[in-house]
Amino acid sequence: MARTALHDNVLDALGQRIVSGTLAAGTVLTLDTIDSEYDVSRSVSREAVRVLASMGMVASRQRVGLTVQPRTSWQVFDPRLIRWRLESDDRVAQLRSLGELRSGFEPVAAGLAATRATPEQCGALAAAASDMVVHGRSGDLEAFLAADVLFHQIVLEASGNEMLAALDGVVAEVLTGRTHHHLMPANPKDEAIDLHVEVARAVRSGDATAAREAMAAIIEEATGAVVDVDTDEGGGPDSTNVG
Amino acid sequence: MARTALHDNVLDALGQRIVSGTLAAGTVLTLDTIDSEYDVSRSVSREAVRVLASMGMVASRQRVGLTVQPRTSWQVFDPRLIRWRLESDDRVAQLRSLGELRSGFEPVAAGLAATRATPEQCGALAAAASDMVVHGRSGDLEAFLAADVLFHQIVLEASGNEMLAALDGVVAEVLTGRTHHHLMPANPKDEAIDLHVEVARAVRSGDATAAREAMAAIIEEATGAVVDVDTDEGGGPDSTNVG
DNA sequence: TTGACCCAATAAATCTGATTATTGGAGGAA
DNA sequence: TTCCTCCAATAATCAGATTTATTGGGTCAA
Repeated sequence: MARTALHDNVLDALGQRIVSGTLAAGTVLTLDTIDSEYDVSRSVSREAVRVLASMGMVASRQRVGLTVQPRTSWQVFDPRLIRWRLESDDRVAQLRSLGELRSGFEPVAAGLAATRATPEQCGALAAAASDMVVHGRSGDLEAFLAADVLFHQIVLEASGNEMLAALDGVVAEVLTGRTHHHLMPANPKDEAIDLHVEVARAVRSGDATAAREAMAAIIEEATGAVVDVDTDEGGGPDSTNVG
Repeated sequence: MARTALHDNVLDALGQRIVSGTLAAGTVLTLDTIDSEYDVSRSVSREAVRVLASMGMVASRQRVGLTVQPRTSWQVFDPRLIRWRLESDDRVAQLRSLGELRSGFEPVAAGLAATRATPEQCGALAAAASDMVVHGRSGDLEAFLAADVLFHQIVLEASGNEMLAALDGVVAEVLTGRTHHHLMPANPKDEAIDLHVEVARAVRSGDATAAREAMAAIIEEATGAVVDVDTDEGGGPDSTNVG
């Protein structure tokens, strides 16, 4: 494993160090430093640095070296960067940002899906919602999560907008991140599940307004739940909100 | 200029060829081909390819070469990719996608800004809205566009969400792209300008709901305008919608 | 003293050539 | 046919040299 993707290892290591703040903005590195620190050749360090530069995380200048850039210049939609932030202390802030973002685009996606979804997508959506009902009752959290993720991915895909569809990974990260970091508790709320069923129904019947509003209600409820447990990462109430 | 950023030239050239469809999905390249075609060394082609790979546009495999990837695997939020698409025949589709996206996140940003904007940001927002009124009357389209772009950037910045703030470039591209490609006509509508003033007022007074609704109205009107002129890129009606 | 100009050190940028590892496919054996 | 082995193509990596741009400091003249 260490043999393959040599430059990817270096990229990951540097990215995580920058995100975590170990390498603060303004810190200056040199290629030589990276070469010797990770024991790789110039090609490898250069390619890793080139990708970091394309993400706005470092800037390279001759005679100076590689300067770590401030957060404002980062490409925060890069999935790699999102993953690094979710793995770091920055996790809660990242989840909050993503949650606010979701409250914007997911209702829009649901509305568009009501107009554009194919019959197959409508069927898949109903199936996913049904799975959520089943696993919500049985208490199988992992299966519930899987159905939840699938549900939202189908909606995004059915929106017919490739940029919305591209956000599926983001949504999946948020949902799994919340569950696995215990930012939401054990028993999915019936109301939240019902809202998913309602979205599926509205999309099938082509009711864009209803789809949009139901999806907005889903996100709003889930967002509220995160705020509630914001300062209490470990524990959690005995009922939960599902996104 | 051609001397600096050698690898960036290659990156741009390859990216544009892939976006335009000249290099269709499934096409296989080799590093040797790139080396000789652009007359650069291995290091340069490798670094360009590495960035393209990080954008999901090509995948490299030993013994095979570089395979151009289908659109579904592209990182469509990468600003570079957005620029390439706006420069290509794909422009109208890209603008439509971005428009739908805006209708999701901009109202949310306005609502958050109403809660979080600093007094300075409120002042800057009022100033930008005022500029829009002035230049809308005087008919100075470029100055109007600049004020419009600035207005939306302030709102995104004031949202206090770094992912929303990062979308400022996207919004700027949409607004300037629409204007410069004559997807919207000469005289800004008074109603649209009034809505901007209303957003500024709502943000200053902390009225999140009003800010959100006014911003949603702005986007909705602008989106409708694009649909109207969708098949008539060159001409245009004699009144316009402003985003 | 002050300002403009020049120089040398530094580190990225680029080039060159070689070695290594992977893998798709060809060819032979069971 | 089916499976195994070998080969050649190509990315991946390494090592070192050369080129170029930047910049801090020194020199010299006003």
